[in-house]
Amino acid sequence: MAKSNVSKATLGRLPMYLEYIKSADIGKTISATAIARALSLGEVQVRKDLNAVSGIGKPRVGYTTHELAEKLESILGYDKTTHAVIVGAGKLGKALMGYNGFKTYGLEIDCAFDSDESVIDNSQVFHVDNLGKYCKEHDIHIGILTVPSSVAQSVCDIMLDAGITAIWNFAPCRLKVPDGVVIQKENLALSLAHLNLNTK
Amino acid sequence: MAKSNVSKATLGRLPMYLEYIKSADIGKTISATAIARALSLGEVQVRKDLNAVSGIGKPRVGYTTHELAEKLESILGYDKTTHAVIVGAGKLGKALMGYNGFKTYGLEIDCAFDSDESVIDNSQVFHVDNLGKYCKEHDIHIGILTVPSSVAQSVCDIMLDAGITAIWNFAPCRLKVPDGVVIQKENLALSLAHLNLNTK
DNA sequence: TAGATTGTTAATCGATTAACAATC
DNA sequence: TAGATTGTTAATCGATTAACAATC
Repeated sequence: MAKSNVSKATLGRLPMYLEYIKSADIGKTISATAIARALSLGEVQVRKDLNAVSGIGKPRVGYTTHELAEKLESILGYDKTTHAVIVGAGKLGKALMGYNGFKTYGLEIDCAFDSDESVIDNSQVFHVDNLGKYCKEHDIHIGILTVPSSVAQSVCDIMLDAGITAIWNFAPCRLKVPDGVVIQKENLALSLAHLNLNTK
Repeated sequence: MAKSNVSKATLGRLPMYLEYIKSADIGKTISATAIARALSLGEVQVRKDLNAVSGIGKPRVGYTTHELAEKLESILGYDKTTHAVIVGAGKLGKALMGYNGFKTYGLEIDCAFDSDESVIDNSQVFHVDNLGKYCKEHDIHIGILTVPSSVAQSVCDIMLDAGITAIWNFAPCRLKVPDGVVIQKENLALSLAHLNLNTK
């Protein structure tokens, strides 16, 4: 990864830049100054960020829009598709499956798995017993965990067995996993609480 | 708000501390050292954080667990209930309505509003025409926007008219709002992309 | 008292911002 | 050439970490 000389803070801003330069139909070139203005950021910061990841800026001109977009997509890994599966086909799991905003980020959710026969349709939702086989056949390492907290750990263990090494956990609980497995906890309630706090 | 002397970084860690001291049934007192160990954080950091918000630590003893919990809840505003409404009763909106993890954070989602007659049941989902009346009667200022991007801005405008001053926006688009209105964008795809990047 | 734990002051680190030289 | 924009070097700021004094 070219991550080496790119700071965490910078990496976090790249998606914003990419979104902006892809959104408005900007001209052939775009300057850091213009991006900064549009996103209400410091122009030096934008310039430094773009320089750290690309080094393709030209004085007096700026950046070739499509070239910069490609560069950002490549660094962020949006140019290659990563497949993921959902475990837990409840309301949230289904909502995520129906969401089609993932492909912009090079992500694709293949299907979901559950143990409840009533939600299994064998086209999009399969029995969790088939999880290991599916992940191995399709070389899948990312799993989205949308089951109740009460069963989260045991389902997590099943996912680990299936070869999942990165879990996006929506259950409000801490998961025990071996070293090398990445857990990213998604706490929607906390996000709303954060908004609430910001209004005070 | 006692926010004054509490840094942003500290504020962001408080929920973790609170969750931990409420989770395990810890004894009557708890030390910053123990919290740091449990959460894999620096012990000085935890001590400094707790000191910034409470000043109730006792050398050799630590913190009275329930006292610390109360303090954290009060600073984070979890001790008072804030009501919110959802606009857009699609899959995601319904999933959020059914999620019962909000109350831990002093949040309650009252009901949802939509313009699609087929999802209106007049008990949990009402017609969006009633949004303004409901928000005024119940003094609601937080709205959760779960509609498609194509109509997000126009629905946002309706919410502003209804007296909403803070919007949790799930639509992948930028909203134009007057000064004083807080927008918090929730980009689930970006979160998954972030996890994906972290595994590389 | 001795020891564990707190709170504070100083040092370090990382990120942002400011100043400026380089260049198309 | 002049001017806009880049990239770089130095200064500032905020947060983390280290060292240590205070205290139950």
